[in-house]
Amino acid sequence: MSKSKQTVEHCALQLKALIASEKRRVTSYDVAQAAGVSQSAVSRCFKPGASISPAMHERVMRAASVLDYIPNAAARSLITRRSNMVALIITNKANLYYPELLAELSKQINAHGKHVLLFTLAREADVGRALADVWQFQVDGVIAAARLSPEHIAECERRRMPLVLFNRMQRDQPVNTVSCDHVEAGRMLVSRLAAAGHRHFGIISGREDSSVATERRQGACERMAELGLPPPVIVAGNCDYQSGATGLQAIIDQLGAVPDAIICGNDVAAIGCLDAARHALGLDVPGQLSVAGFDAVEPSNWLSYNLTTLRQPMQKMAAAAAELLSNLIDNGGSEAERRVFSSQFIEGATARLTPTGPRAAPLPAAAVAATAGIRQLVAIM
Amino acid sequence: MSKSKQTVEHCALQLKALIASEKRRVTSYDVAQAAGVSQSAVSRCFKPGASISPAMHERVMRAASVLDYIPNAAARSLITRRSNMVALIITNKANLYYPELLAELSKQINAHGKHVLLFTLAREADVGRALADVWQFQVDGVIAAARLSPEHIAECERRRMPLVLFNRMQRDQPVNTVSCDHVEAGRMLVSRLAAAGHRHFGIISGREDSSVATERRQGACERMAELGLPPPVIVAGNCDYQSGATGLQAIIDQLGAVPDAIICGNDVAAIGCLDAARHALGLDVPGQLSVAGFDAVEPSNWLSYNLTTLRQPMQKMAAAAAELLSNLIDNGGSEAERRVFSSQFIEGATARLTPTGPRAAPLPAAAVAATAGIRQLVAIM
DNA sequence: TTGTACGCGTTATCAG
DNA sequence: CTGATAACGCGTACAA
Repeated sequence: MSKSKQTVEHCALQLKALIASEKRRVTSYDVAQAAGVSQSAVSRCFKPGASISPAMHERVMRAASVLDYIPNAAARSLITRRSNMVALIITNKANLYYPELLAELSKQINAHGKHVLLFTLAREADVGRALADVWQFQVDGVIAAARLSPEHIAECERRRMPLVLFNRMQRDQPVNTVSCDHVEAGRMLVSRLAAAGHRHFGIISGREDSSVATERRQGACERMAELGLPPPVIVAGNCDYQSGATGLQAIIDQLGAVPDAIICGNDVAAIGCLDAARHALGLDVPGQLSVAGFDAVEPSNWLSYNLTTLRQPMQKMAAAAAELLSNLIDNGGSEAERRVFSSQFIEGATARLTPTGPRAAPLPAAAVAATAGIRQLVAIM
Repeated sequence: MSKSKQTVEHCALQLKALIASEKRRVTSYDVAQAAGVSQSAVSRCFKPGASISPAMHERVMRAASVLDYIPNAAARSLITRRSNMVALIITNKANLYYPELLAELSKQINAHGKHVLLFTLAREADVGRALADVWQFQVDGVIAAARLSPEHIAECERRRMPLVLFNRMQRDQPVNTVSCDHVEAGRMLVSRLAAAGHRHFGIISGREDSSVATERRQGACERMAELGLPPPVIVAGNCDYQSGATGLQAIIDQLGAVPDAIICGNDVAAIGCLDAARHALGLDVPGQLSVAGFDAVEPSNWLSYNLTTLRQPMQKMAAAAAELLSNLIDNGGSEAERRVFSSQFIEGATARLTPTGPRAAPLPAAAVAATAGIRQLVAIM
């Protein structure tokens, strides 16, 4: 027994020198030879849950340890048809504003035993090239936080590539999706602001091709119409800091006055708007003007801003995306599933949220209840 | 000729149905069969720069197109020993420039024809597990923006895995590195502040295990000593917003007075410090207190802050890292290379930068020269 | 439980 | 320029 141990170690060391001189990689066959067993036995030792005797396991592991053997994932994936890699396609436009998003998605995907192959797109147009690479790499699935065309989605289906869209609704096609309800978020915000007596709104939206910003604007406009408010002044923007400043000026120019409230496509634009209002125009926020955004990015919580905004439950969304994709990979997808999450209203201090003056109607009891909870998760459908 | 074309397409379609029914993948062999050529010919058609007749190329490509053939990267990497993947190990410090860094690195790595396999670490301790995964995936190289232990670095060397450290100096070991000179940055900042007459400094540093914050502090302290200034009050922090606020209070408590200037480990802490100074303590910045940070993250440039800070040339650093690693992969590394970049001083408006009062000494000519160059590359060792 | 033999899909080598 | 054949390193029926 002790002699056998020495033999294994001895053989392994000898073999290791040979391999080094040949500049080869260490293979399972080498380990098998050093341990004096078959290659398939080695393979089984590295497969969790395989039937192996303890003696064999130890013998093999000793040899493997001496030889610094690590299984080759490429060879494995060739035969198992599983790469244990998930492609994450993400536009570095607005998405990368959330440091959390990437970290959280990566963490959750790892938790399912998979690894992230990252595709960051400078422009939305690059998605085609990214997908071409995706096919080569034999990833097990794709999470897309970027705008995929219907053709791209169809291609995923055709290639039987599990796909989960993140925060992008594709309403015409049945496709697995994890998303925040941005329409609802826009509606919630308007409801709260209208309840406090705001009537004249300005909206600094994102570009037309940004589905998130578009949905937020759409929800806001819907709700305004329902409440019988005058149509808002809408200006286009980029969802960046500068857009907030220029958008504010554009709205004031167009309206010929300062509106009651400005809703921005995201927090960064809202902060730009806020800074311009206070520092460039000398407006009192929220005294003369209310400003609100979306996302609850970290700076929105800083003392200088304390922004009124809506937070997406990013962790839950990331977990849902990873779990959905993992399911899809393991069990195949029967029908498209949509997991929609609600935003959480953050009161902040840049919007007046209680009615003032004689004209404002009293807040109905239901609305009071709805606005009472701070950081309250409204609903998960 | 026309008949041959039809034959290719016809065969391909027929074969495609067969493959679909067998639920196999489309292989180069299938394409070869459809096109009526050898499998090696197909392989060559997908290898850039291989010698192929135009007729053959077109014939193969037509068949490939009908069959939706895409080469399998796993099989390729098995034989070429190139996966075209680079592992990117990065600690999730929730730093605001993390998304920018990631996007830029990813972009530059893509520019070299490689793809990013992402490993985000929640804790520095997870680096061991991440590396274990790295070995399996047969990546061509590793970029580490995380703290690797000397043992980890040694393991990379042992396995002949090209490694580039990003923004982490490992002074004892010869290891390829791309970094900003944080010591120099700390020195530059103190030089500028001292030249404007600041004498009593507070430093809100990062945790001891953060090499970047440590080097910045070290550089700052060095320069203070050289200039004969009183030793600064140093408090530990986390490099987050909260640290800036608590750090400021701690410094004031310890000093029994407000110092002339506070240097923070990074911009986020500096912004926290700034907000606390202005909003909680009612201090005039830079009138009563100067505050400065590092990194020039986007919010540092916002109107509410306009922070005095130092910018790392992130794009150049990312490009250098990708190029260095790419070289290492292609040509092997002879000796460890270090590319060190200088920070760029951003004046901002949170630090008084001109001398006031009679006591301030005039700025020596040498100091003026040293701070004049913008984005200057100091040295490549 | 263990060993044998084969195949995963590609690139590289070498002869024609 | 083209085709046959041998690797690459592993997982897995199948037989023992």
